Amino acid sequence: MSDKRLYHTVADKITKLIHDGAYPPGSRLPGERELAERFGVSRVTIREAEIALQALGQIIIKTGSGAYVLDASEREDGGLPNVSAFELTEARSLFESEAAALAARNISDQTLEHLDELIDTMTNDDPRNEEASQAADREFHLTIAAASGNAAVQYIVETLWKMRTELPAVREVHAAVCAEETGTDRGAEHSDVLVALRNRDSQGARMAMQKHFTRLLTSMIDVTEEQALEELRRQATESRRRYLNNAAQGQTA
Amino acid sequence: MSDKRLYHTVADKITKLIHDGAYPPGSRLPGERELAERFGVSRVTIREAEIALQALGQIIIKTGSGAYVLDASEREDGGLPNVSAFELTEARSLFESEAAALAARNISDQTLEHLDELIDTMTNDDPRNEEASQAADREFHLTIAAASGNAAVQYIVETLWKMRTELPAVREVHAAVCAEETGTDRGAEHSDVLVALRNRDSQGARMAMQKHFTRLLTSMIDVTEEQALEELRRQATESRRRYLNNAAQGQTA
DNA sequence: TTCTCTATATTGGTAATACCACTTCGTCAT
DNA sequence: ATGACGAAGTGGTATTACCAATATAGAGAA
Repeated sequence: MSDKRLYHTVADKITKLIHDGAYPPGSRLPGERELAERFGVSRVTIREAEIALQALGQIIIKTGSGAYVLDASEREDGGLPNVSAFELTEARSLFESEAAALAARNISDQTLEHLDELIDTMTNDDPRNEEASQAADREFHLTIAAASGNAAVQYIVETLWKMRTELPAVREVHAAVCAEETGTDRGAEHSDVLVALRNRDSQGARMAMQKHFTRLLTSMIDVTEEQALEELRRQATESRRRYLNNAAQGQTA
Repeated sequence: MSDKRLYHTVADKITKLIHDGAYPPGSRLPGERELAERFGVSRVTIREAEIALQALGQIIIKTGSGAYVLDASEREDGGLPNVSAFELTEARSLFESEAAALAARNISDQTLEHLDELIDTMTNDDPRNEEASQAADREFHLTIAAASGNAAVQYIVETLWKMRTELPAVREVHAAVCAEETGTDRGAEHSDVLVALRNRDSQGARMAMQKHFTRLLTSMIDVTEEQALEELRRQATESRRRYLNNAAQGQTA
């Protein structure tokens, strides 16, 4: 953290502010002079940070006017599209199943062993480090994609996982799902995939992977439904509190 | 050109110098002070330019050492991976077939009509504008992906097509294949896909799309083989010319 | 009142300078 | 030969000043 350049940390802070909603898309962020004072750095550093952000397509600097946050839609290439967690999971189900089917024909014993270890890491996870389990899950899927022996397939699977980790909406849903699920299911499903791969059973691998994603999809639907219910309940409570309160005050007035 | 910010024009100049080979990958470019004097700008401007280039992944700035040109391989940007035309076609076969299967369930009559028009454009192509045909081909595939109703699927298919048009190695092979193929085949294959979609035949759409790519793959193999043969012949001729010539000179000497 | 235009405040753009921390590399003592 | 050391060079940051583009309020015209 400390070996980074100052402008880099400033850029990160600004990015965080944007993501936290302090400066929504289209809004103008404070002038260079004000930001310089607020962050306790020189104006030059603020400029460097904003230039870096501009190069990354996050903001646009207008001379004499200010720096404005760009909407995700008006960001050029490289930007991931806005997809829902459901869409992503459906796409992964379609594509990663095919990747697994292809991998079943080409996978090496060494790779199979590696997958075995990854499943151990996933299932043996102390509840305290969900992080390691998550990383193992990721590597499991990417390893299978790589085992397909097709770089294009591998790249697509990587891109799909990138969506999962970088799109806020998707990440939210996954966090909710992970909180609910036991971890045993997930391990069993991954094991099924591994067994099929070990047997070089292309069709079996495809189906096992599909099953994995179908279960994930239904979990997501359940959780989302639960959340929607809770939101309704919350709103009802809020309404009750507010209107009954108003009514009570009306009586006393 | 001149209404841009100064650092931007400087960054362009540096980029041009790099592309011209003045500073090959791995080499160190002159210090900020020297560049400032050479371009007739302040050191701050040079820094801004280099920061922008760093954000774009073209160079890396090392404190106390200098700025170094990055090799294309070590750029971590969202750049496309190096895949062969075969890999790409295989991946498209797997993924776009699934996209078509999904689209068969959701596609609208209006979209079907649009696809029909696109096939007309493809088949009625005067040989003179291969370009329009190519564009129609692209839109055909992307429209089907969009008809899947899944933004993630659509994005992936777009990414795959991007590989086809932007990777030099892939483009080369495709150009060779296009020169060989009649155009009738291609039209018929696309029609088969359309028919299946019109019948809302998910399985049929998948198979038709697979067939399309399988044919493309075999064409590519044939062309590549032909090219390899030609290359062998050329080398043989070259060797003959050279060694026989040498032998002849040896005799006269 | 409403619109237009101008004066002015604000903001980003660039320059010049100074100093610091780090890297590099040659020197010198061991 | 090797290690420590230090000078020179390089990027990193701060400060100050001024310029140019923009925005905005207020004056003036309709």
